[in-house]
Amino acid sequence: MSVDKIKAIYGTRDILPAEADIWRKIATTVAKVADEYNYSFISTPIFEATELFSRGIGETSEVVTKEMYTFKDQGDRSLTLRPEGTASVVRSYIEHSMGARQGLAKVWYAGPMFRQERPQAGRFRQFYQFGFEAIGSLDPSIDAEIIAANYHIMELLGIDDKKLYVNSIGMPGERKKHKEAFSDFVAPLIGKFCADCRKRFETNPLRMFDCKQDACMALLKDAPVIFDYLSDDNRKHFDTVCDFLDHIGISYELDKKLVRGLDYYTRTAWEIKSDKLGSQDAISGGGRYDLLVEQLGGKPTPGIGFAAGIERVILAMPGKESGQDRKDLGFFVVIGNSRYKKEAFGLLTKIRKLGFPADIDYLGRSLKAQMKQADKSGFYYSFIFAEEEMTRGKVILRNMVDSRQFEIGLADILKAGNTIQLGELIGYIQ
RNA sequence: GUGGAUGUAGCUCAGUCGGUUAGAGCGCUAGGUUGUGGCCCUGGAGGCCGUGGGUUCGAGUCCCAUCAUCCACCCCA
Repeated sequence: MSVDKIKAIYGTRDILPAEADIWRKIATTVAKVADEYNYSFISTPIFEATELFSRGIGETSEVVTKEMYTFKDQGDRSLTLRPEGTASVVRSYIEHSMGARQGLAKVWYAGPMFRQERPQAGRFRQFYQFGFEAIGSLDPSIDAEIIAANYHIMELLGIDDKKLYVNSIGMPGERKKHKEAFSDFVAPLIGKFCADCRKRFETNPLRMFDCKQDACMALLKDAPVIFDYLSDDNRKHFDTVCDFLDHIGISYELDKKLVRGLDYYTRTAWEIKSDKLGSQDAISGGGRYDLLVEQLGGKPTPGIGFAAGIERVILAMPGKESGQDRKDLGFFVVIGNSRYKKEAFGLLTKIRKLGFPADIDYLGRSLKAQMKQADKSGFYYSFIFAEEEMTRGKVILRNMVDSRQFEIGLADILKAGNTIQLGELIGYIQ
């Protein structure tokens, strides 16, 4: 009887054991940098009231209008799988009065996000992000700190072709003035733009800067940019951020045409890009959101943060195929005759209790097959329960890298009380 | 939502002008060479040829539909 196979949903994927090393490396690197910069881990639910995102990200943004996974629960409430992390963190910040408790809240998170987009290279419907948020300070040096953390992580992950672009997109008042000037500039030329740009002109004119058509870019070459409409204070804020970045040796490029997709961003904005990704070249992006806390019902509080797409980071990382024959310190227990299974199992457990990785065959395979398995397990040693040696109460300890082996008393190993004693027993074969 | 490409073993792919038992390499597995892995040799398992329909004496191969995947656009990490 044949039954239809159930497959993973369009745009979702399994992260298989073969990828485990790289995911673990990213997780430990992010956690390490978070420690160094003193950001604490926070985890929020992956679904929230729909209103959190519509109000936070912006009713008109593309993400909210057509990409959210929204559903009703049994109480007829509208819920949404989170499309990004910042809104949830800010909600949590307000709900738990983090501002009153500690003044400045510095947190980081990691987990799956959901957007109903058409999948392609570096884009999925369920994808993973990690992000940092600092809520409560308008000091330009916190901008520099969080950009530095973002950059530092990419550096540790070996992304050598990364490029950091920074800009300031000002506050709503400045944006309004700029938008008028921009519209005055574009209006007489509008017929010459591509269809998409003409549509953007109606909905979100600034996004015209993101157009990939050379013709449109040429037309916009001398168009007014927000950067030139910044107030003195915001201009000074941005200059100070740049000054601090210079001082700590982080290289960046000012991109006055950089705009961000989510509506809550204000003032400082940045992206990190890699050439390895093809069309979806942004691996990380962030900015200030100085009005978001207030918009979500908290006291007026400035905030800043970034998020990075883990799948995209992986695409940008070097040497994904390598690292096959690395041996971990660990033991594979080989059984030469099934009558020793019980003793072998006891030794296995002992090794594990001493803190070493160890494994054994569970498929009843031949000695030769077990040796093969021991080889592929990546462990440094194998213990072999061989006939002749066992009659003398000895097992063979074999170094799987240089093939040297010697006998060792089973009772001696079982007596070892800690890793040091075990280490001494096996020490001279290393 | 729009456009283009591709679906054959666990993976990467052959498969002639439509022709009868569907192939390779890798991987998996049993064994040989040494009571003991890697190199080498021999055997074995594993395929609704994405799915449904059509043309034909005959379809993995041609046509249509459908589903899925990939790439690009929109948008974003």
